[in-house]
Amino acid sequence: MRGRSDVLEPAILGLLAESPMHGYELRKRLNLVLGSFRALSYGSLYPALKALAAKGWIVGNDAPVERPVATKRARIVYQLTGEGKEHLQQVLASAGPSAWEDENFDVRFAFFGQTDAETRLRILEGRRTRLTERLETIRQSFNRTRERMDEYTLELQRHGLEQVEREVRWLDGLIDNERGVRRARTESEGRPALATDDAEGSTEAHTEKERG
Amino acid sequence: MRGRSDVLEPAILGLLAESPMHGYELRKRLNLVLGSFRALSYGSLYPALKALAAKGWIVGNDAPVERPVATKRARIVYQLTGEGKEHLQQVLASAGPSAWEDENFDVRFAFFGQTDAETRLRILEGRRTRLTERLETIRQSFNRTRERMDEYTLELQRHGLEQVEREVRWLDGLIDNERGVRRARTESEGRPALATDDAEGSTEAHTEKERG
DNA sequence: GTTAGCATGTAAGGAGTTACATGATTTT
DNA sequence: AAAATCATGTAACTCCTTACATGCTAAC
Repeated sequence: MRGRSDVLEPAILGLLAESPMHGYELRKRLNLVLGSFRALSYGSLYPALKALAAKGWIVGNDAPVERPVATKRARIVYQLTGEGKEHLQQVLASAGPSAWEDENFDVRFAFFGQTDAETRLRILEGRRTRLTERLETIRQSFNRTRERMDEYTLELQRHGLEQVEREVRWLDGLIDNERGVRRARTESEGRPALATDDAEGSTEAHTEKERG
Repeated sequence: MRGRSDVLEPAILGLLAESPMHGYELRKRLNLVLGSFRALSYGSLYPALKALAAKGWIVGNDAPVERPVATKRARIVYQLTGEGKEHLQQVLASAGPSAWEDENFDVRFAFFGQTDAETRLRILEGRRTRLTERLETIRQSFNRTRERMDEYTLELQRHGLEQVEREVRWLDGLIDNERGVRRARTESEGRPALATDDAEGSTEAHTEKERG
C-alpha cells in the first residue's frame, strides 16, 4: 500500500479540468505547476496519459477542437471524462498528510482554485505544522553539531534553516488570507482573495531589477 | 553515458574524509549534507556502502576505534582508502555543470572546506548562471501566461520566482566573499572566511543590505 | 518484560530520466 | 535546403523508497 506521491496524475487531471489539451502543450503547463520548475520528460508524460486513459479518467481526440491553422501532426487532444472529473474532485477534497508533503503540496496548491475553502485551510495548516516540525529537527541538530562543523556546512545549514523559516512565514500570510476571506464571506459577502497586500516578506523584492 | 547525479557517493566519501564512521551514524550526518533535509533510507545507504567498498574506495572495520561503553552490535566502521581519498579529491576538483545542478550543488558546497578556492568560485559562478537562466525562463512564461492563470497558480509562480531570486542573492554574497578572501590572501596573508556580515539570521534578523 | 533506540541488511517496486526513434511543419 | 520547433512514442535503466527481516542493548 501507499503507492506514494504520484504527483503527475493529479497535475494532469487538474490541468485538463481547466481546458482540454494535447500532450506537448500539457508538458509546458506542467512545468509551472509541478514543484521547482523541473522540466518533465516526454518519457514520463506520454505513458502517464495512456495510463489515465486506460483508467477511464481521460479520453483522447473525442472532441474535434477548433484548429486555427493547418493541423500539424497527429495531435491527440485529451479531456476529462465524467469519471475523471469525479475522481479529481475526490482527490482535491482530500486533506491528508499526503497533501502537504513536499512532493505534493505545490500541485495541490496550484489547484486551490478548484478546491473548497475548508480543505484549502486544512492543507495550509498541515503544511505549516510539517514545516515547523522540520524546523525543530534542523535547529536541534544544528545546535548539537555546530561546534564540530566547518564553516561551509554550517552556512549550508543556516541557509536551509532560513529558507524553511521563510516558507513558514509565506504560509502564515496565506492562512491569514484564507481566514480573512472566510470571515468576510460569513459576515458580509465579500472580497475576492489573496495577495491584497503582498503578504509581507517580499517588500520591494520581486520583479523590478531590469524591466522599465 | 551520463550515469547522472549519484549524489550519495560523493556525500559518503566526503563525510568519511572528515572522520571514519559506521552506517547508522553516517545516515544522520548525511541528512544535513544532502539537499533539503530529506531522511535517507537505510535501503539506499547500506547497498551504497557495499558498492563503495567493492570499488576499493572505502574499507570497513580495519581500524578498531575506541569504544566508550560496551560495544553494542556489529557496527562496521568505514574509512577511506588511499584510492578513495584520491578519487574524492578528483571529484571535488571538478567544476563542470554537474557540480552546479540542483541535485549536486548542496553536496559539493558542503565539502567546500576540502575544495580549492578556484574550484569553489567556478562552481558558485556556474550555479549563479544556471539560476539566472532559470529566472529568465520563469519570468517569460510568467508574463506570457499571467492573464490566463488563476490567482493560486499565479501566487505559486510568484513565490517560486522570489525563492530563486533570493538564492541568487545568497550566491552573490558567497561569491563576493570568495573573491574577498582570495584578494586578501594575495595581498596580505589573511582572514578566515565567510559570513562576515549577517551570519546568524534565525529569527527575522538578516537581509536587506542593498549592495551595489 | 516490554518498549524504544541502536545497528545492519535484502527484495521488490515506484517514479522518473535518458537515449533512441519517427515524422510533420515553420522559420531562416 | 537546412535548422528549429512541434508532436508522439518506446526501452532500458537509475536512484531511491517501502516493507520486510534480524538482533542487540538501554531504559521504564
